[in-house]
Amino acid sequence: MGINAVFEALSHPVRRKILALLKNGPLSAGELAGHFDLTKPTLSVHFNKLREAELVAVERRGTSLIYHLNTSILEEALAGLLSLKDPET
Amino acid sequence: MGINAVFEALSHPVRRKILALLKNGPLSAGELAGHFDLTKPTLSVHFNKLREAELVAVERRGTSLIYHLNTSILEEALAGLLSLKDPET
DNA sequence: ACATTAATTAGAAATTCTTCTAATTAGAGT
DNA sequence: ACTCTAATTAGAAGAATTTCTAATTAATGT
Repeated sequence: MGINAVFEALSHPVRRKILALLKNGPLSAGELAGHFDLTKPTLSVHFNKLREAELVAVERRGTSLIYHLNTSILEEALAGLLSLKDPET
Repeated sequence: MGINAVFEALSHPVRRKILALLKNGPLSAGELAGHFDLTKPTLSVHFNKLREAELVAVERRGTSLIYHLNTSILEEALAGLLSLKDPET
């Protein structure tokens, strides 16, 4: 896990778009899938990578799985990028 | 290329370490390679990905190739990450 | 022209990623 | 128990990534 999984998760455009969709509030797997021309199983794989990186958290509500953005991990990535720029850190 | 190539380039720990080494100033391919337990051809592949993403620029000095960090592209990545967090942007 | 140094490109092997279809799990309602 | 909806896991195909060794390019100096 750790920062490697985070940057790996951020490397795919579909996964970055998932995060962008979640920044306005939680969404179910099905709602998220509706924004892509990909099958649900394919999206599930992307959800898994985001979950392993802890960029998202999941909560079940009835038959739906609701995905939430984890902003604290996003901030870790931000800090990691900043540290590549500043000679101080 | 664009932002996809940038995030793809940032996804590998070796490439992030290369950028971290360059933040203190330009280094030659050989000097960079000295920091890794990898062959020079392997490092060349990583340099190419960073160059394609324009995260680094190259300049030849004699028989050496000097790599420079391109901070403006790093800022693009920063902005891209920030936009995943803020509901405004 | 030749040799040396620095670094690359070429080609191949092993692994990982992305995507699909088919099958399975999980919960809600009748 | 059965059915329906929501979403997952399993398995496989094709593409891309990472790494190596061997060969090549490029510039410098004798």
